[in-house]
Amino acid sequence: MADGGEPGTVRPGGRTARVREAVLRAAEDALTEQGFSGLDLADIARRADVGKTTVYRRWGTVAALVADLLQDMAEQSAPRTETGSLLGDLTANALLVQRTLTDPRQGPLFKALIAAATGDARTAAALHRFYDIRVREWAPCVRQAVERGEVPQGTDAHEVVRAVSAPLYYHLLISGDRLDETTAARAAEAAVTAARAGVYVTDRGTKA
Amino acid sequence: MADGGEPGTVRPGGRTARVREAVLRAAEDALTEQGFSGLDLADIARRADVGKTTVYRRWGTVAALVADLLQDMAEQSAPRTETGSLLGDLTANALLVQRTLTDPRQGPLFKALIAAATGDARTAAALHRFYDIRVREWAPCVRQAVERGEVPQGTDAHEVVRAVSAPLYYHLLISGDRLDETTAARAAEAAVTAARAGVYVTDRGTKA
DNA sequence: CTACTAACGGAACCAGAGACCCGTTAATGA
DNA sequence: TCATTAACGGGTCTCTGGTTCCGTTAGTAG
Repeated sequence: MADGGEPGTVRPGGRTARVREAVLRAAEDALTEQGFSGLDLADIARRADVGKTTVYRRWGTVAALVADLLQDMAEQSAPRTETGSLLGDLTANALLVQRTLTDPRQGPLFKALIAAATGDARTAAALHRFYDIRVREWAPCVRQAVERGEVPQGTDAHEVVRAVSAPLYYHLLISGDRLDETTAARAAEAAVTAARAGVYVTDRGTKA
Repeated sequence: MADGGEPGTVRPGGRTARVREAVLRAAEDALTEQGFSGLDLADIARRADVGKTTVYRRWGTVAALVADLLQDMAEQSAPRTETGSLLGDLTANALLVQRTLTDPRQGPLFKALIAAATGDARTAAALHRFYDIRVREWAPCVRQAVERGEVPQGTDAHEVVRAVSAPLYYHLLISGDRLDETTAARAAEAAVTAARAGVYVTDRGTKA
C-alpha cells in the first residue's frame, strides 16, 4: 500500500513494457483500420494478445490510450534534410508531410489521432506536444534563413513551419482535395514567399 | 410497396419536417456539448422530444445524421463582405472564420463535425460539399482581384480562399495555439502575398 | 535463490446502446 | 371531408462494451 501511482509505474520492466508495446502497436493498427470511432479496447486487447482487463486497468479509456500512443510516437523523431535554401528545406518538409498523409497506413492513422484529440483535452494536449516537437525539429532551417538574410529578422520560425503543413492538413481533413506533390510544393512556396515579405515577423507593431 | 425510398421522402410535409428540424437541432446541441464520440442517438431523440425509434429508422447511424446536418448547414449561406481590395476581402473572410472557430458553440461543433468526417466516407463527402460551397461564395473576390490586376492571370481562386482558412483550422485542430485576430490577419496577408507572387497560378508549367 | 507483491488474465457480471414489434397519429390525394 | 397509409413512438428484447473478482505469473529487492 505504498505505491500510490498508476499501474505500470512500480515494475516497468520486462512484461509490463512488453505489454505496453504490444498494446500500442495494436492500437495503432486498430486506429488505422477502423478509425477513431468503432474502436473498442477489447478488440485492441485481442489484437495484442493481452487480457482486456489489463488494457482497461492500465489505460481505462480510448482517449487515454491514444494519448499514450501519441507520447510514444513523439519520442521517435525523424531527422530533417538540409538543402541550403529555405525553399529547398521547406519543400523537403512539405513532401515529407505529404507522403505521410497520403500513405495508406499513416494517413488514416493521423486522421484518427486528430479526431480523437477533438473530443478529449488530455489527448489534445498529447497531440499538440507531438506537433510541437516536430515543428521544433524543423524550425532551425528558418533561423538559418534569417542568418543568411533570406527572411527578415524577428521572423517566427515555428509559425513558418506550421504554415507549410497547414494547407496539407486542410486538404486531408476538410476540403478532401487531392494531396499531391504539386500541392506540397505550392505550400512550401507560399510559406517562403510570405516569410520573405515579413508576414511572419512577430513584433511588427513596435517597428514603425 | 411502391415507395422504394427512405422514410421521409413520400410525406415530407408537416410532422416529418418538424421532426427532422428538431432532431438536427438536437444533434447540433449534442455534438457541441459532448463532441463526436460520446454521442448516442437515444440521447438526441430525448433532446428532440422524439421517439428514438424514429431517429434510428430515419438516420440509422450517427454518421448519417451528421451528414444530414452538414447538408442542412450547407443550405443556409452567409453573404460575404466586399471591401474593394483583395487583402481587405480576405481579411474579412479570415476574421469571419476565426470568430466562428473561437465561438464557444460553433468551435466545438465544427471540431465534432470534422472528427465525424474522418471516420465515414458519406459524412466526409457532406463536409467537403459544405466547404466547397463556402469557398465558392468567396472565390469571386479573388477573380475580381485578377481583373483589377492585383494578382496574376490564371490564379486558382478556390485555392487562395482555402489558403486563408488552412492556418486557422491548423491552429484549431492540430497545434492548439491561440487563434486570435492577429492569426487571422496574418493568414489573409500570407495568402495575398503568395497569390500576388503567382504561387497559386495553376498552369505554370506550360508558360515557359 | 527466495520472498514479496505488482501486474496480468480468465470468467462472470452489469448496463445501456441499438434493433424490433406493433399500435397510434397525421400527411396526402380524391 | 374521408380513406389510405406513411411516419411516428412506446415498450421490450438482445447483444456487446466495459467492470469487477479473484487466482496466476513474473518483476524486483534482499
